[in-house]
Amino acid sequence: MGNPATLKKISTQLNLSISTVSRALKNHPDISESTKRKVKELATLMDYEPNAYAVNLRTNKSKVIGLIVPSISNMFNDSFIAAAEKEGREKGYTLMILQSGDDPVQEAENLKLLKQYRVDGILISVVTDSYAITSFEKFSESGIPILFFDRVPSTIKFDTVCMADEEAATLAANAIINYKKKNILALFGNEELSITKKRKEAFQAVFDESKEKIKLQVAACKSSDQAMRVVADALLHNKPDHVFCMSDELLIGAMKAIHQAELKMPKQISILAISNGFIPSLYSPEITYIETSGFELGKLAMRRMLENLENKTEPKAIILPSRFVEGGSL
Amino acid sequence: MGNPATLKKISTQLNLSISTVSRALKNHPDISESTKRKVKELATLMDYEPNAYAVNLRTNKSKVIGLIVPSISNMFNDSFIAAAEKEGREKGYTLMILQSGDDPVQEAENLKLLKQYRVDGILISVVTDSYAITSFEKFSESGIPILFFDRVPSTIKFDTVCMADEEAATLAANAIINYKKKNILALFGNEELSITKKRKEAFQAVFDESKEKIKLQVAACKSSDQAMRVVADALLHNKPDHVFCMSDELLIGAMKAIHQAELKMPKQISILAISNGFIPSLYSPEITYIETSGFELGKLAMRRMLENLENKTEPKAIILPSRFVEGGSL
DNA sequence: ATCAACTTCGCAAACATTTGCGGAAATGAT
DNA sequence: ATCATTTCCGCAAATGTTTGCGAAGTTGAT
Repeated sequence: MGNPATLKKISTQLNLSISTVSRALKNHPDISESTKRKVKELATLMDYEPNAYAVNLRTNKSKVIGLIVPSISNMFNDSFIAAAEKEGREKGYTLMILQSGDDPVQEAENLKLLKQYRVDGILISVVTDSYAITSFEKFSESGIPILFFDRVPSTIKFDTVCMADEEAATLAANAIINYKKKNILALFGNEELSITKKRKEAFQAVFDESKEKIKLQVAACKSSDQAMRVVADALLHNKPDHVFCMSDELLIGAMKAIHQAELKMPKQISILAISNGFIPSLYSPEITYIETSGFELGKLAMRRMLENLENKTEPKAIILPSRFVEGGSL
Repeated sequence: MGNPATLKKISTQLNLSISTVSRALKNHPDISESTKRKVKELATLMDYEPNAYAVNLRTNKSKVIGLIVPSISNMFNDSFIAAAEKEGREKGYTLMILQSGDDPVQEAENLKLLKQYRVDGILISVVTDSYAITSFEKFSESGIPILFFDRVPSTIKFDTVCMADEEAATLAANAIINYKKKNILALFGNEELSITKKRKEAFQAVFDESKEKIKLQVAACKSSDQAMRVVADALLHNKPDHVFCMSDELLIGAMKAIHQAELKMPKQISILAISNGFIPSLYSPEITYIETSGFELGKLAMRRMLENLENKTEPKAIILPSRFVEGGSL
């Protein structure tokens, strides 16, 4: 007891060589059926499990994919992780998950660690998409493929998988116009993130091109609380008939203000959000939203990575289309 | 390029032996300062990172903790994971996370996989706490310590870390009585889980002992939707003045029904839940709750595991005390 | 009896690292 | 000059596994 079984222990007990035991367990044709049987029996009896470290050392493949996210506890990331884990597992890969906590230094350390573990590939959502990617370029020269997801640097040197940010915003804007909304309050997040810029520009572009006479007020909110205050204030003054939220965080704040004002959806005020769908389902009526599914993204990202592991291809930018999900708030 | 640097590559370039290089990088006193310098320079130049697999094979320590949860994408688990990752990382441990998807077979496979990777320890929340733990006992004989968290089997043979389920329920019941509620609807979850039983019994016990004349209606709900229907129905008929929810899931359903009935909190109806606090913060006023923090639990669990790794101690059952968090719904 | 062919298995190297031990060179003391 | 000590480094084994190659042993044909 204590130390786990090894090929050697099995081999000495059976008076066989290590190589024979190894081959027997792998159904190598060179080994006779009778010894295969004996070996396998003893192996299961001894609860033998191959030492992954020895295997990886020998084969130079770890069957582990590294995953770096700013934070695990975030509705988007966790569904991404869940999907990636599931997708990878089906092909025999496991996940090593690291948090960078919005700290570039920690992020760099994470990369080092994953390199030490000789992971076969890395999935990463960077802490900020504005800084230099030379460190990643240098890193990828070491032979470990990197795939960026969600928050991606703007370069074509790497595989990227992200949401159709512009498309989602355009979809949202068109829906709002179709529903004949005339006085709109649109909430956007941290303006330093490229995702915010993209969504905002696409959103506004639709209204700029529209012939309709529509009043559009755009607000940048850095937190849920700020969104609540902005909406509460707007409700008192310019009385919008529609509020658009580009993220769950903002939606939460907006809904608090709306509840406090005791407004009824969708009659007195209508809502549209960009979300993965969980938060919208908490309200009654449920919030209509443009879906950006972390789950789908995780599936796609892992799939792409595995594809690349099998036969290296050119870097590709994959964009996950978004779709309109009817709630009762619009 | 391509293959990562190794001790051998460094050693041949410098006309040194592998062992000297290895020692130089570790600041071994036997090595002169001048060669240390040379070695370190070349090492950083070549982006040398030790091969974790070779190290682990040699040292028989993996510095990896395995984590098995039914599902990652769940508000409780993800904060648990985040905390455990952080806590472990500070001591040089990383996490290998696996999902069992509420499937005992998958759970068994996960254990196998973690054994293959020779993880130093395993943190697990079992899919159901009612089945045999003999498999775990057998497994732990292989030398890998197991710690159960949240959903724990009832045995004293293992370390366990879980919420103070009875205490939380007792706390809740006493608070409700103190607030002079007289007609209470209490929602509990899946009755097959021991956590449900414990909470329910402790909750009811308080009312049984109470001298007050209180009407208590207890309902078992298997889903958020069912909770919504139960509450909606109760609101029409026995008109409770208070709703207690033992989980976030039930709270979500209850709140939908309450919103639809357009009741005001806490005047027309009051709410108390057991939660980690996220969902309660979404409403306005925020829901008062008894906190059961996944984050705290993760920290505790990982800390206990590392403690045990340093010097093996007797199995211990750790219980995380719960606390009352004032919202505005009671 | 000879040789070929096939079946079944073992030897040994390789993967990258750690570490006990021993050895050469340099220094110092006598 | 001799010996002891110190400084610095290399040899080699060990971790558990995979795999090319070769070597017995068996079988069958001639």
